[in-house]
Amino acid sequence: MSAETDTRREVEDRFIEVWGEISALWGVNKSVGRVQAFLYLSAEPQDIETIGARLQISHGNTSTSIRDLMGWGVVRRVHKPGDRKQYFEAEQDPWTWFHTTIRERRRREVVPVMERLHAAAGFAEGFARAAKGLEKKELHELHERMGRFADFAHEFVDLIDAFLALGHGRMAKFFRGMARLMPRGK
Amino acid sequence: MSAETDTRREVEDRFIEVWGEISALWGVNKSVGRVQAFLYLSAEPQDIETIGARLQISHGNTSTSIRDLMGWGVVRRVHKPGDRKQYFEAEQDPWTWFHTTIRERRRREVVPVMERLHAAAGFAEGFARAAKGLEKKELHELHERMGRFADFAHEFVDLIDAFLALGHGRMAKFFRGMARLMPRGK
DNA sequence: CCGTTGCGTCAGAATATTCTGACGCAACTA
DNA sequence: TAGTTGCGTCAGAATATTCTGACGCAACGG
Repeated sequence: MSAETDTRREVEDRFIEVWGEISALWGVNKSVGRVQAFLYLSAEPQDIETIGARLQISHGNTSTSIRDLMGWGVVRRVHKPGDRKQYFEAEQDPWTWFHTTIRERRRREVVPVMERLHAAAGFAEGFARAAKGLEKKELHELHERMGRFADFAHEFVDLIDAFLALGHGRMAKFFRGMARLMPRGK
Repeated sequence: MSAETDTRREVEDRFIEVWGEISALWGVNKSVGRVQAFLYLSAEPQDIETIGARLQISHGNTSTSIRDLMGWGVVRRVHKPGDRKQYFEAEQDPWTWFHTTIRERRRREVVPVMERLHAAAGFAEGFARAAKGLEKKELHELHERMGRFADFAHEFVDLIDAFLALGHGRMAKFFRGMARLMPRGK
């Protein structure tokens, strides 16, 4: 193995490990993140055995991680004609990947949560109306706080939707301009 | 205990549990999220014993969760004159809380990760320059991919900075307008 | 000073998550 | 048809995270 191949491996490893750690930080399994990183760095689609051998993880773990990544829509299956093996490739544009991930998290996490918050707030409102005296005041305050949070959640979803609706090109340009005009948050 | 008090408890519980689950989803400990939610809903600052009793968690867990929340800057210690107990209150404005959290995650997670990515990309670049022939081509491609990702990471930080620099009021207004003009991401 | 209360810390227990490897089926080949 | 390869699945093992409760110190009161 040449010095250059060793170097390539070392550089890849750094990227893969960093990406694995970020993934864990954001609630995504570390192996899943490492598989995605490796596929991102690979010029060619890779098969499960190669991926597992490269990342030192079991065949089962590799297979499950790939399934997750396809569920998130950031990894695709590739068939090579005359080859029974399955090959996988990662989305190559980071912004596209990010966009897809946000859309999926919106669908899976944000929307269901908002529905539950609204249900609870509505529940509180109903009782606040019905209650009397001191307890009415308490329930009213509770309802007010929950309503404030529900408003925030609603605006938050609008923010996500705006991000999803704008192409990342325009979005990035807009933000880059903004960031230059404003003092940085330290 | 009156029917209204029971109701209040049930409404609070729903909110607290939802918030605990979101927290876990975003890499924040569930107990930490529940404590924050309870403090957010409480009109008055609360002491550790009360919090633990309400959420059915141990004194140690409560204390540690409070420490975390203060580290994130979203919970404050409150002294009551003539009382040796410590009371705690949560940030009451959700946007302020969100802003603070983003700033902190930027500092703790995003910036260190970017530094490591840049280091790895620079490393790759150096070797790409030095290598010859076929291996030079491979290292060059690797460097190109890593550079593409580093660019994305840089724009991502700009996006965060723009968010932090704009007051949430203007930001929300801008996005609300945007969301109305654009088709929704489903 | 001695007893009490408040609470931060942390070792070890409890729990949750992740990972491995064996199983089984499908697709192919001899 | 028997043998081989590829790979999805999932029970149980391995690992990581979270939680509890005991300890210790500080602040106070009698």
